[in-house]
Amino acid sequence: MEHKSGNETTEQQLFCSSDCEGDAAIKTEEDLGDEPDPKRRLSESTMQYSSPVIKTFREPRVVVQSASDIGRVSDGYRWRKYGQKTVKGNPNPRSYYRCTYNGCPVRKHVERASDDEKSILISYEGKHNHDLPGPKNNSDPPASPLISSAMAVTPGEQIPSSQSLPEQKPLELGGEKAPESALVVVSIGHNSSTGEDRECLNPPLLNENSAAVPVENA
DNA sequence: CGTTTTTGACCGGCGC
DNA sequence: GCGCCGGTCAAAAACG
Repeated sequence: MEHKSGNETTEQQLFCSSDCEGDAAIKTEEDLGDEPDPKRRLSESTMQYSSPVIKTFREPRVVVQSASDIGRVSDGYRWRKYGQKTVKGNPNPRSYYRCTYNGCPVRKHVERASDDEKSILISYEGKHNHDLPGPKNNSDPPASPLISSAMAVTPGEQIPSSQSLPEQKPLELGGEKAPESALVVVSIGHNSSTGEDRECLNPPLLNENSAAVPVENA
């Protein structure tokens, strides 16, 4: 991206989330004893537990570049913002979202394109192990198909089927040549002048308006 | 009351 | 070895 290859960095944490399920493992800290300073994090009891062996493979990452508003690009899932940080290269801060669904390790990074303020760059990590939280979540089926399509075109050989294997982890221990991360970039170049968010309702996303660019972790 | 958002601090990795 | 950067967590506050 705009900086060094931070793939490895994120990759470890991603596994941790999938493996530790997050909250469950973090509780370890409390168990250790009375901590007068809860603000301090115990890396050893939290992240370190991730995967001692697996660290080469990674789930496919989907980068969706849209010209719509951040709020409009919701894929139909419920996201909870867990952080915001200003990254170099972009005057705009980057927002970090996480799927609030039970056991869903999917994360989403949303940032405005430094080049086009009207365009936003959304990075999806992981796949949803559940269906869209239909009921009250939303009344309009937004860009759900968009993400699905993006994932579908992922050239990644082993893409864990979320619907069949939720906890499935494609460990390629011996496969050093395995595609660490299949990155798909979906650029939605729709006319901002129209002010329409049609791309969300368009089933055939990967056609003219959207371009899927499989990028192997360089 | 429950859930989500916001801000600050800390951690881990990488580069120099 | 030190510094920088990105990323995540955690607590409190705000809103529905």
